[in-house]
Amino acid sequence: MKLEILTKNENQEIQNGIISKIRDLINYKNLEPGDKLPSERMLSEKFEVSRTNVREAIQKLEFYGLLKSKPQSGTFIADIGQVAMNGMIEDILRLEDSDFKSLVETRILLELKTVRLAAQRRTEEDLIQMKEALDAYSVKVENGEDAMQEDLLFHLAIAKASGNSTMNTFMLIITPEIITKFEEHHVCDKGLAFMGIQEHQDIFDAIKNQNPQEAKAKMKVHFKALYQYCYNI
Amino acid sequence: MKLEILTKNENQEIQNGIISKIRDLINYKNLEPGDKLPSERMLSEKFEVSRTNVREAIQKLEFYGLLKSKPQSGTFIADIGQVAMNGMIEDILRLEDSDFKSLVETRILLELKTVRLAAQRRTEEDLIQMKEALDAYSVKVENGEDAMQEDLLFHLAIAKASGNSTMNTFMLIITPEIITKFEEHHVCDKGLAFMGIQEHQDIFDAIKNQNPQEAKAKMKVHFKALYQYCYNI
DNA sequence: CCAACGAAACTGGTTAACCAGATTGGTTTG
DNA sequence: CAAACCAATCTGGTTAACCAGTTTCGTTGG
Repeated sequence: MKLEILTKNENQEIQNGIISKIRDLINYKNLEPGDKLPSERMLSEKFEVSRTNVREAIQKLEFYGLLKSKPQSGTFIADIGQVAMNGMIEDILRLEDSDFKSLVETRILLELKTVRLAAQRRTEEDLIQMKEALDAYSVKVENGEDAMQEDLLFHLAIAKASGNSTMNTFMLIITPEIITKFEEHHVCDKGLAFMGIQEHQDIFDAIKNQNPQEAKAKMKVHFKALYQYCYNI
Repeated sequence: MKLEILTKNENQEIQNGIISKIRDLINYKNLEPGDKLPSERMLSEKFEVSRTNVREAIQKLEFYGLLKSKPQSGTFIADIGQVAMNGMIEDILRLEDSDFKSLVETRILLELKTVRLAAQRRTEEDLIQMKEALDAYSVKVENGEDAMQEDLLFHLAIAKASGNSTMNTFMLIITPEIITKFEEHHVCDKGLAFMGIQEHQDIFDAIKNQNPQEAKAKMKVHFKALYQYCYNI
């Protein structure tokens, strides 16, 4: 068999190709929710790709909740209906990578909500963890060191305290991208860092006092510079 | 070698075990951003697990942006710093599955934003696609059929029109879960579906007229029943 | 004639062998 | 002595063979 080394991009393209072929198969064979997909071996033969590629494509669709693999049994179509299946696959195929503006916009949206929820729902344990992150940030800044990591860990602690597992997951997904993009764009600034200590403290106090409005207001202040930067790209 | 069939849950546990061992290794060996991780073979031997398990764990950390694999070269630690790395891995290990309330809460938050952005940024092409989804929904409802899929596809069309790729992705992630959970909880209701036609039309008109405030207000109306349901679980 | 049984085929998951590009360290050459 | 080179080695990626439940369907016994 001919062998080639593919770049990540090319690999993604053939994966998307498999996904669209799976969609066509579902439509053509009129497979309904709960039905079994042809076996991985059969698909790899029919599509003329390796079984590994088929497995990766299936795993991607499984991640989005469209398929469900059962060991020693088969891969099954989720109970979301044919129309939704087609629409979702279409969207997944057209999905593009997140740009910086989208990331920041989403982060601000999420955090203005998580901070309110945290003020309502935080436990004593949450407070302890936020305080730890807060102190770690202060120490770094006062030593004149870069504290972006500690900064974001404080924000992640808030997300955890929000008690909303979905938003917590989403914050985890975007945080590393935010960090790397920040470093690329040189968003961090020593002067802002010192202001950040007080701003973090204000947010923490509002959460501790279980005051959602105050917490959101203080977070808005904290995001002011970032907000303007985001909309001036 | 001894072989056992593991449930998905057990499999996830050993994967989390590998992830925490990788974290320990990074700390113990004092690996810094950009450094190369030991090879997959070495890790599988040291941790006494299969190389496949190691690869899966690495892929998971790669999904969260903490590692980066380069073909024929090695796996490298992302440029996010040791502190952030530790905190993130800790959070990922403790991450729990999304509950229904979190999902709905997040959906409402996202959609109240995407609908505003869509009103600001929608293109003519976006309008056409939203109109298609809208009509498909109306037809189904007027025929007395279940139209939850068409309902959600209309909302996904709005997310696409928002021009924010991150929020679009997040909507795609939660939608299938929402559908299945809705069916479990029997949230859908024929009476509400007829009201939904007008509500969808109102949202569409506001987006078409590029009126963000109106769009958000109409979306809030549309979510009213869902909102109450969510907070009464 | 039908239900109960069982072996063979089929399933997704797992393992081990293999591929070719990247890396490395010692040798050679200017 | 330094730079260029080359082969041995190491890397993540890929393939094929294997594992053990699950399913299927023909057979058998009542």
